[in-house]
Amino acid sequence: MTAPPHEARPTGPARALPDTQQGMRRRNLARVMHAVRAEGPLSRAAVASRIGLTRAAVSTLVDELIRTGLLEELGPERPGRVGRPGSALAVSGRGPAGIGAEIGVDHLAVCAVDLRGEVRARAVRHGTNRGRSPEPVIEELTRLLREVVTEAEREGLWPAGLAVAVPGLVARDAHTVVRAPNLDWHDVDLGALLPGEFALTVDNEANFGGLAELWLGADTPRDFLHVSAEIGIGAALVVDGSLLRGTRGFAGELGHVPVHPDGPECVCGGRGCLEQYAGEEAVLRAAGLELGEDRVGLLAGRAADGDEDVRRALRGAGTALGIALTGALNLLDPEGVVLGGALAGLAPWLLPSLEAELARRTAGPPCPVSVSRLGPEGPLLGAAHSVVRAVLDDPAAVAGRG
Amino acid sequence: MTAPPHEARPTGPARALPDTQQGMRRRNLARVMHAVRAEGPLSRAAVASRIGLTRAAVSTLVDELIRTGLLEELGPERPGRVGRPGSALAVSGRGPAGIGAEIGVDHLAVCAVDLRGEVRARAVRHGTNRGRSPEPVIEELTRLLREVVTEAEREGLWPAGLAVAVPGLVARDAHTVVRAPNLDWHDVDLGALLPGEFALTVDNEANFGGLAELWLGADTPRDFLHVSAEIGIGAALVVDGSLLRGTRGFAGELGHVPVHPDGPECVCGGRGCLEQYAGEEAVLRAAGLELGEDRVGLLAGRAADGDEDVRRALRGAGTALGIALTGALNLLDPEGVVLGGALAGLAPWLLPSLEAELARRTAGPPCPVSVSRLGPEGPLLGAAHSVVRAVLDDPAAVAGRG
DNA sequence: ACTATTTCGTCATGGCCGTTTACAAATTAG
DNA sequence: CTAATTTGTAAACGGCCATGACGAAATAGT
Repeated sequence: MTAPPHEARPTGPARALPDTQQGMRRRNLARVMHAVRAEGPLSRAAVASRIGLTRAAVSTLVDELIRTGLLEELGPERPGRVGRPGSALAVSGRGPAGIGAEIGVDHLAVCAVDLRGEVRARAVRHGTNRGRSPEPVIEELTRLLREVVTEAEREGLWPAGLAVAVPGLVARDAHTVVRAPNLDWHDVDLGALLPGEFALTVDNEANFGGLAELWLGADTPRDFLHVSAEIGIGAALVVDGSLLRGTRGFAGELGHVPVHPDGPECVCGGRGCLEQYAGEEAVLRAAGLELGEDRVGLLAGRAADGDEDVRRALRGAGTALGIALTGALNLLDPEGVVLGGALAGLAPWLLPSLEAELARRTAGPPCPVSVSRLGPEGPLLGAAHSVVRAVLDDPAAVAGRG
Repeated sequence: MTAPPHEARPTGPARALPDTQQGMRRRNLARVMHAVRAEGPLSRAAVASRIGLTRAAVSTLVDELIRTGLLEELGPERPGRVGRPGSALAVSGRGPAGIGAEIGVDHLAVCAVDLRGEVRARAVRHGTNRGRSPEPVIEELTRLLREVVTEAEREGLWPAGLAVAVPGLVARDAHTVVRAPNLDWHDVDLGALLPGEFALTVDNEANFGGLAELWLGADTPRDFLHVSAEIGIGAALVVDGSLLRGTRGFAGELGHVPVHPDGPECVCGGRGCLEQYAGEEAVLRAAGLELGEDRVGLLAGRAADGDEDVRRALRGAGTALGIALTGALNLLDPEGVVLGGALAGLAPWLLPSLEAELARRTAGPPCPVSVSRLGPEGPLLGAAHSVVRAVLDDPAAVAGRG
């Protein structure tokens, strides 16, 4: 009943479980976990009314979840209301943890998140990875990983899986980095390089950022576009609460949507792609700056200081983003757009021209554009939480491991 | 247990059913129906091995389906192999039927499809509906509807629901035509105008066309874009075997993806939308022709005759389509693109420039573009089949009606 | 203070549903 | 003509949730 070392990507609460009585039980265990996680400490009776089962049924489900260490009994609730007080249940702060990792262009990071959603351990290393070959980078990441895991284990947690965010395209097998231009990696199978003891999931940083927004954002809708950028511009397409990945796993390549079809050539083979107008390199060039270390910080700083060249460059990028997003919105009709990653930090100077462009091209009220409050933390948190979600979505799969 | 008069749109076999033992049974009934429908006459034992249940369980499921008239026992199979021959089961050719209807710009059509997928009755009326007000059109449609239903009833069928394809945007309530520019309809609630005795679903003709392609196409993948055009250009986005509809139900508006952001103004408020280059009106204008009755036929005829103006106009439309599709493909990463509706008839003159444009803008192998073999029949068939699918997806919901 | 009322958690019982096991029926292989 | 194989059904079984009853623990009312 333990997960295979390389399990399929979780796709959300409605994840396919066999249509047998055991499957039904497993889905009901998941519903209990989700109810307790989402609505704080809850009594068995409260859970029962939330998920539509009887108190008796919930009792046995909860027993099982407590036995396997996924739920904790906090003890009697403060009365306040008439009747016997319930016994508060909470998601366990010990037990399985989701390990998230991020391979950024300028840093490596690992963190451990418990079932409650709290970050319990983390490790970061700054320094560029541009052009480094995969092996030493993964070796370094593995060291951080070991640190975080031992730290987590000291706190009574055990790793339920590892999810890695990378700045590039990932095949649908969820192990192989097909292309990461900023690292200059091609067809790197992380499953072969990382320690085999963890159930591994690899995905695009934009995707994990979008999931973080979905799960952690204040009032993020279930249908939105999460746009993020390092050098490339990627979008996570969240449709009805789950990611749209495409047949090959390459969906969301907003950066290569044609904006001016006769514009400059792009590495992708096309012409006038969004990346040629709103990519980091293009913006830096338009602003008359050089490629350096902390490029986003540099742009934000200059813009804040009133540098008109930088502001003009960012306005131009916003306009181009607006054109590309108009196309995306017409195709997908989402409830909103969220700017994340590097774009979040530059939002003050991008948003006005972006929103103007959207308004200009839309009849009726334009699609609301908001800024992620997770900022650069998004992908890492999304990765760790994706493991946590997988546990919540099928608690029975991890039972008997801790 | 009968469906409410205005039921929610079916979303596919995995449609939400309560997670109780009854729900499990209902899902298993559906799995039996789908297995028998998809793989021709099948014995109980064959069904059992296909869907992973035991012969005993399948026996009771089949009994129930035969009692309610959804399955038929054809009698003993030709032996050929060792062992007792099974008793062949087939989907019933009597019982529930899906009624599909289409409100086209130039015609009205209604048909009845049985559970086997065969068209058992149909009625068509030619003549433009452009600018006619909804009431008389619906009145006329209702007459066709009554004809088809009585014809179907003569053959032992009863209508399980009505699905209507319209050339415009439909709200997510699946009753209201928000905007149909070619008819000049706005906010028309078909639920109020059509007879209330049928469970009603209304959707965009592009969407139904895409579903028809998914269900009836020879080897159509589960992930594709189905592009169709009358005057507007719409796309059905089929993702993992189900339609992407968007929050408001407006997804797939390919016609308003910006192609040349500084191009001519469009009714949508934008500039340089695809419709300005590949819409019927734009193509006719580019070819130096007038708007008449059978516009597609006219274009196809002239192009076939070698009219260079028309051919040039169509090449231009193909190029514009290629630019807009490049954006869509980068966002959605589908397995293929299918040209349907009016575009299917013009494909010979659109495809070369369209594919050239895709190839020019894509690194690696370009996304395969194919032409629907359903042609103008697609939306009508898709509508009728959507009702049939709803029955197959939850056979218990219709039990006890016929 | 004491009782009635309300709510919680649990237990025994029952019904639903697929599985297991066994068996008769119908065919082929030898 | 017998052995082997496969099909369909029936009976017993086990898992799972619902029902109904009960004790426990709180409040509300007198």
